[in-house]
Amino acid sequence: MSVNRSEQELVRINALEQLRAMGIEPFPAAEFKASHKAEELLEDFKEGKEVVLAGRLMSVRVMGKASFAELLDSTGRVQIYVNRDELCPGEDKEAYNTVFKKLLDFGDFIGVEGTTFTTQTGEPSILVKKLTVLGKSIRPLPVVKTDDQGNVHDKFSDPELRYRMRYVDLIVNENVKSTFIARSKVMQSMRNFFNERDYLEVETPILQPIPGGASARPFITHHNALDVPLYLRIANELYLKRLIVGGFEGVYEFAKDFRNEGMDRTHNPEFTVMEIYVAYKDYNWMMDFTEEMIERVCLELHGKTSITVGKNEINFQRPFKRVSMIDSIKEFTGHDISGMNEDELREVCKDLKIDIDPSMGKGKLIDEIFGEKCEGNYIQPTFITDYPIEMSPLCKKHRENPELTERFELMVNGKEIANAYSELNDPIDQRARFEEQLALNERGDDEAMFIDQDFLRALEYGMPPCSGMGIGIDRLVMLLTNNESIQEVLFFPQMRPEKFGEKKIELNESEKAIVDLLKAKMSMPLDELKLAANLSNKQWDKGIKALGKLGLTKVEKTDSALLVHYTGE
RNA sequence: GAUCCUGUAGCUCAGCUGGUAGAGCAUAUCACUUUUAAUGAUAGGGUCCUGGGUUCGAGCCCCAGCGGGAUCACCA
Repeated sequence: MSVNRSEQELVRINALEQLRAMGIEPFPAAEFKASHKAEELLEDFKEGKEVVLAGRLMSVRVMGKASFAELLDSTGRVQIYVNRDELCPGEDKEAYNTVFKKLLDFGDFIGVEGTTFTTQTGEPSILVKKLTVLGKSIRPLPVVKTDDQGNVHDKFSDPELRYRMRYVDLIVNENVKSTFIARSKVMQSMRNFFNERDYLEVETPILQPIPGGASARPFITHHNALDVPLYLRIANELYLKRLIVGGFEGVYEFAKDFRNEGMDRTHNPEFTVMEIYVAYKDYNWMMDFTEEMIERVCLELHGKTSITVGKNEINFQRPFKRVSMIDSIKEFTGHDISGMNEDELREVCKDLKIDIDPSMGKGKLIDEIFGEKCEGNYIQPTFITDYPIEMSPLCKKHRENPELTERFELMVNGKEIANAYSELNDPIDQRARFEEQLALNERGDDEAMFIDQDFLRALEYGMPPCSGMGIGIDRLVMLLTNNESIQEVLFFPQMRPEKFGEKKIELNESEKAIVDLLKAKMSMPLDELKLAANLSNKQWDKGIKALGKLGLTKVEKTDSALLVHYTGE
């Protein structure tokens, strides 16, 4: 496959070939043993130390017989000082003059051996005695520069390019890496928190015959050997509960779920949730557990419980506020919806000017009111409790009010972060709830749930009382790293696939017309050809230019006129 | 799905009322042995997203399409 190379790429490929010609392999196989990482070297910087480092060559500043550059490794940047006579003590100055100055480029991987020292301007640096080529880069990176005031120039900021080429984003935009390190730390803190309590990390199927545990449109696929449809999971809840049935008393999973729905700054088709189920507990216990966990995650990440998110200062110090959904609606709308039927709720929605449609049941209506009028008000961490039963088909009925369930969601910065239940373990009730969902489905709510008969069978064998909680990891990380877009916390957010189409050699109509005329005579005067082609000026112009580029025609200038030659087959 | 914004050199971006396609960085050549957005000189580099249209003439105006972003809608 031929690739159109830019001038700079050709220069780099040429340099690569020259290195080989000199007996220097630009992509060596051998291990390169470094003694330090950039960060540890700078942390405990002493002059006169012999060090070996490996990394990417950045910001090369050649000044005749001496040069400065930066070496970027996974931990940061160190300045290197490459001096001709230090690098080449003998007569042969090629390693400096040719290899370093001409054949190495910004972005190449090199290893350096040398001595630490401090420059006149006070910059800790490495005086390079030996330089090893570790990997050539034939495509130039975007050049991002930061001045001494910390202003970034020519920032690589186009979101499309950043997300499509995250590898480039990670190299040139330093803060991007820290977001993903934070993401890993958040998950690590949570794991530690669970493992200390002897809960078991498990894995459950991603390919499911019935996409249960939530209401969402699934991705569908097909298993050839079994000749059955399979779905990418929209949730893992029903499988984790099966494990509680099986006798585990605490299980958790960091799970990728998949939902075939719209994408925006808080939704990606695949996303990560952490779900945990603990036997013999209820949702009150789970609230304590959740706030303890979140407080700790924040402390371990930031060293404090208070963080800035956008314009808001959010404090994760325990305990979090707890408000029932009905009280919340009363507080923000003045309507007491307790005990209302569907028609009364519709009246309330009308009064509050909330858009509704006939497919919505009681639960959905209440959800709309809460989502419209209440949710956004909860900036500080707040547990909203006791959701209406219609919205929560997997959740146990409230011990005091059969219209409600023992459910809570944790709201932070106006958005839902976690969702938890006292899990429904009554198999008869569970079956009835699924059937109600099915009825809703028939009303047109295309997200109501499928019935998973095997899950019901498991419940019939008996599940201990338990409480389960799920946290959207992407959204939690967004919150904790002060990012407002989910794409900033996913390495590779979903994008429309890029077209790497090779340039079509197919000619369009006007190009064909010109070629046909020209082929007959193999060469003719340009004026005559233009006249004969009978094309508009624009079409002629585009057509003849394109043919020239494709190498099918060549224009020759003679004394009398311009001659067009056909050079194709 | 709707609306608005956007697509120009390797990168970041200018481009006036429609009149020869520009800058900085990067690249190449030269100079320069402690610089750090290194500096100075010279040079090369373009499918102005794609396809139509209007026009003597389109990067610019019109139509259609494609990519991306934002705001909605949708979304426990």
